[in-house]
Amino acid sequence: MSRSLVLACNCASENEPVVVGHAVIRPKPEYHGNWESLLATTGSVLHFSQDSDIYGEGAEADTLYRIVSGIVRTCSFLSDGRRHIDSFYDEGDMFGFEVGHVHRLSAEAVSDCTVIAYRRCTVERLAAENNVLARQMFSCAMRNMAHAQNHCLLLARKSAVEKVATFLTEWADPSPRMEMKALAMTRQDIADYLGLTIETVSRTLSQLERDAMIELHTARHIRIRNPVALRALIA
Amino acid sequence: MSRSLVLACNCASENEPVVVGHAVIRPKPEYHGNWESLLATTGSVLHFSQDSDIYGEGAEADTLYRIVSGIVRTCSFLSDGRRHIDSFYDEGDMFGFEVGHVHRLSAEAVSDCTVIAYRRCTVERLAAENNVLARQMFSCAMRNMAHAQNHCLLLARKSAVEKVATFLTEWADPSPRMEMKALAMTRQDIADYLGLTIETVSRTLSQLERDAMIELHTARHIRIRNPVALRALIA
DNA sequence: CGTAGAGTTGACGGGAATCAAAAGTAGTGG
DNA sequence: CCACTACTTTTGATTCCCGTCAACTCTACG
Repeated sequence: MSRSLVLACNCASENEPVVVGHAVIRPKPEYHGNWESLLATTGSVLHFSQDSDIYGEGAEADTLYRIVSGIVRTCSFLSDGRRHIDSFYDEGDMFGFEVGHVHRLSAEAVSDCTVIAYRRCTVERLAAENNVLARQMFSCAMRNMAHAQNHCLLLARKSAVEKVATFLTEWADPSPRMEMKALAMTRQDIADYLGLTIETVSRTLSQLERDAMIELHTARHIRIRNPVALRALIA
Repeated sequence: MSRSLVLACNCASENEPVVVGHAVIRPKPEYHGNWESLLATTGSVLHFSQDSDIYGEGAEADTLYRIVSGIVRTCSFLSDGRRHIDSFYDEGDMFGFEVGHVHRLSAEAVSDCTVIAYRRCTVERLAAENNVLARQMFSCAMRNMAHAQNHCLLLARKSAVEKVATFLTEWADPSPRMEMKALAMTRQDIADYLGLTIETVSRTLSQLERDAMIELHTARHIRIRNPVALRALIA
């Protein structure tokens, strides 16, 4: 099923999304209070296949996105190609905010994705007239900022174990049991997110398994055996 | 002169700012176009002496600040005391934005500072009525976000030399000659900002001097001798 | 079964941290 | 003016965490 989507995407043209239709879907219940319903009446539903570009660095920032399903990563690069993943975005998350008129980060589909694309000028116009929406956009941008700041602390001052433990905690569900859904991202993605190498990520996960903190059922399916001890590691 | 201010501050009470008066000053010419003049008619002028707290982590986020003079740092800490400096703010910069109702970072005066404090609720009320101001606040928050994202890339993927070169470039004036005003921050501040140790910062600066990139006139007064080569280092 | 990509593991080396001490700088008091 | 103290900065010696290089395993897929 997801495969047919991939093919559909690749047929259309290299890595171009398939526009499925004008969005008429309402926000899902859990976001009902969070997003002005007027946003639910605008926007286009798009599909992106795994690893395809949603937008590139330097592209015109005329669109905002909200994820319906799938995972998205935003990346930046140094001149010699070193990559850094700024953030992963999950179902319900909004991304694509920019100060100026171009994207400073690129965005890519980690898994097959369905997103709703809103025209930036439309959103800005609506926000100018509607205070509730304006505040929602503002606090959404602020949450992105808060995340970036937290992540700076991690990158600057945490050890490899602390980084990996933090990552696992971020992606486990928030309940005390910390059940984990299957990871969408590769070891390379995790490494580029945490400022490590794949080898170090892999070694650290193995170490955590040996210490009975986690269980590596498969590479992408991790179970947290000792949530308390894991949380104690994040510093 | 600044010394009398320090004393004044310490007299008032431990590290408490001195309220000099209700702000009636207009924004300086260079910010005239950037900040709605209605903000110029509100806010209180405060002084903070070097190394005093402006607000602490967890404090109620009911105030926004704009710097009139001096340098401010925002910090976060790990449980064992490891410090990270999220950002330095210079004359004209605005800081204190938060998603929720508490400050997630603490703010401290790097040098003796004069700031204008705006009540958050006042600014929010004004922004709700005035679209220009609302957009200015939004883009200010977005610039903070962009800075944090840039900084993540630096922390995650740059070497010590690249980090220091980036820092110097950030703080040199933007003209090609890259004249540097005296640094307000200590080596410890620089280290905590770049995710390094003081020793590494010091060694790297010495190395850059040996390579004729910079001149360490005194520890706090650095002259950039070869702006082109220095820029080439930032990756 | 065979190939390709993802992930793991091991051996080794290097860059930055740590530990330690000297040198430079500023403030204070005689 | 200069000694005395406290602090910041620099420099050196050593350690160690993580990166690099390389080989091997595992899984997916045709």
